[in-house]
Amino acid sequence: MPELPEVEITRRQIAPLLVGRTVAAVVTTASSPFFLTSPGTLRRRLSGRRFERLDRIGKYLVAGLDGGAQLLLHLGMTGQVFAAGVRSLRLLSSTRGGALTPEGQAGGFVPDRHTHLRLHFDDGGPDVFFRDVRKFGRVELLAPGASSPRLERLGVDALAARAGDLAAAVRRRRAPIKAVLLDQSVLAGVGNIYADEALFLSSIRPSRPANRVTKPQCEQLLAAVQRVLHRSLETGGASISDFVQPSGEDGRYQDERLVYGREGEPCPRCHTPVVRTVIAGRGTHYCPRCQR
DNA sequence: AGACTAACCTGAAAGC
DNA sequence: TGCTTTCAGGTTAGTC
Repeated sequence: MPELPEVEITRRQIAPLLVGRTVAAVVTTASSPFFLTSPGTLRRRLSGRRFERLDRIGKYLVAGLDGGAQLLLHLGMTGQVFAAGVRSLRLLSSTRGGALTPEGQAGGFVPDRHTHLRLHFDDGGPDVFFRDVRKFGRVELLAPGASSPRLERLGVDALAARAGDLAAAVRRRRAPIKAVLLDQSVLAGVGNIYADEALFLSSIRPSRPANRVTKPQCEQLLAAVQRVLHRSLETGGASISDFVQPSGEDGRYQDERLVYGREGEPCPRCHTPVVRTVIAGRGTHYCPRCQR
């Protein structure tokens, strides 16, 4: 599932295919909650605009257009951004399946009913697609000068955060520490996988009330968060659900998971079986012996 | 305000 | 075999 590393990898790979190019036409699927800006408006307002930059804030991609408008993209759970002509694209199925679609093997992606946004450019080069099977992703076009409540709600980007940022949030909260890690208004970009991994690395049980995490432990925890995020960036992200890099390749971070999705397997540190529970409505994995 | 829950969505996997 | 049910999870809206 796309969290900060997956979104950042998408940004780095797709930026060269976007920046400097002018939109000639936009093709979308029908209106749905996926479109915070209606398909018709997107088609009208995007055509003729040139992309000037592509940034990331938390799990959001923010594309700056000439004239000052901004295109917001969120990959949700199953979002995939890539360009036409990509080979060996894994369109569906989990890492367990891993099969390539016939279309992918042939090297030509055929837009399907899950391809909600298709950008065609005036240079005749490859189209850029935004595909999302479960439609938890979002697209929004911000008018020049307009702000977005979604972005304003975000806390400091997880990679830029300092220990004090986490310690301040933790102090007054009695919710499980994991819920605080997942709260995008505290640290933007942390999702379920990296929360579990970071809590394991810092030996903190996910259910522990946030206000029972000491200041030194906050420092350890944030360091662990940033360590797993950086390591995932190095390995191309985690292709656990449907994430694929725009290049079409799978990430490899899933091979380095210590506890996430490893219920019943031995803890890499003490060999006690990893436990799975539900916290903050999310599957949560931890070692009952190492994590207190 | 903080905490908790339902809802959104679809395919995969489990259950029968 | 095949149909039905359950599960997964980022984010927001709604409730207490």
